[in-house]
Amino acid sequence: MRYSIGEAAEKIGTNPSTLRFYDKKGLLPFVDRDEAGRRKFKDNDFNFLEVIQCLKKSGVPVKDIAKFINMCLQGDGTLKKRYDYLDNEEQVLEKKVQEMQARLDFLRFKKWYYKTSVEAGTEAIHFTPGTNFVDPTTHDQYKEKLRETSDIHDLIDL
Amino acid sequence: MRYSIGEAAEKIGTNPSTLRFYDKKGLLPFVDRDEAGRRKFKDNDFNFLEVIQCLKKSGVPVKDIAKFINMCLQGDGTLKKRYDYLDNEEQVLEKKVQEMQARLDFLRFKKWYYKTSVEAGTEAIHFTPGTNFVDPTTHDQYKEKLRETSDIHDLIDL
DNA sequence: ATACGACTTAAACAGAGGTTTAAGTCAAAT
DNA sequence: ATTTGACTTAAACCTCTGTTTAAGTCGTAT
Repeated sequence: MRYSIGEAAEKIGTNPSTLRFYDKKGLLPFVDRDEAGRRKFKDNDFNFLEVIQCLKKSGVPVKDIAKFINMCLQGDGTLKKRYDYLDNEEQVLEKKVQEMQARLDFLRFKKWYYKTSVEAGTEAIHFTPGTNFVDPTTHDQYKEKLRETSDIHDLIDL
Repeated sequence: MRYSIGEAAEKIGTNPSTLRFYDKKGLLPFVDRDEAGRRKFKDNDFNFLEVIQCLKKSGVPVKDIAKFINMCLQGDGTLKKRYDYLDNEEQVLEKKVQEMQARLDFLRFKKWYYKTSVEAGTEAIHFTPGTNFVDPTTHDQYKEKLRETSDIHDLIDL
């Protein structure tokens, strides 16, 4: 099967302009053209597009993706380099997931802060008495509550 | 304690220009000034900065963070809105973590693809015989291997 | 008193990642 | 035969998120 740029774009959930932009940036050197110069995507090309979208959504800059794609077109001599590249990318992504989890934990602490404030009718329950500033021990208080609680949603959901 | 913009920036691991940029965009309306017009950060301000950095790293646009910060300065009337905002942000982040996990799974499949290719000395082991195109059943073959394996690293690490 | 370093602003600049526009080509349907 | 819709390119444009620059102010150390 051969697909036009419009069909290819729809198949992967993007638009033709984006594919042309990627092509210009060197991400699609494997795409064939017909007699009139129009891009014709073949089934195998979607394996590349899948990798491109994975890397792009993982935060890899277009330039760096181009380097990987070009390694792919250089044959078996670059197999180890391609493996190492993906191995490194795996580590980067694992770290990002961990950072996301830490952010989620912080967001949940803030949910607890606002849940308890809503229940009290005022944020002042978390202030150092006589001020409008948050008691510095608030986060520790939350951690203590969290230790005592089996289901975090009992603690943070309204 | 009162901190200059330079001290505040260092404390949170950014630089003064970024803090001025955030201020201009309405993220730091709570920061005081001294007699000479210089920003003076107080301890309580770092609670806001922590939230700002969390949301920013979670992918929330500066404009939207400004809206949240301004809700914070409008007093107890916006407590429920602030809770709902964070609750929604929690869901968004949870989804992003799941998407990251799916990407990690895909990256590991590709590691397996290259590990086996490196071991074979050629990518051709994954091609449909007589072509340079990847066998469409390759991903399914990997999933089957994965089912048979207790430790994924046996499968994908060189 | 003067020089230094850190601050102030507004405005220009930069880079990433597209999107839109203008001008044109082509194949198929009317 | 001409119109329609999808394609082509180069170039302009856009948004977001800062960073850099220029011109100036201020407090402190020498």
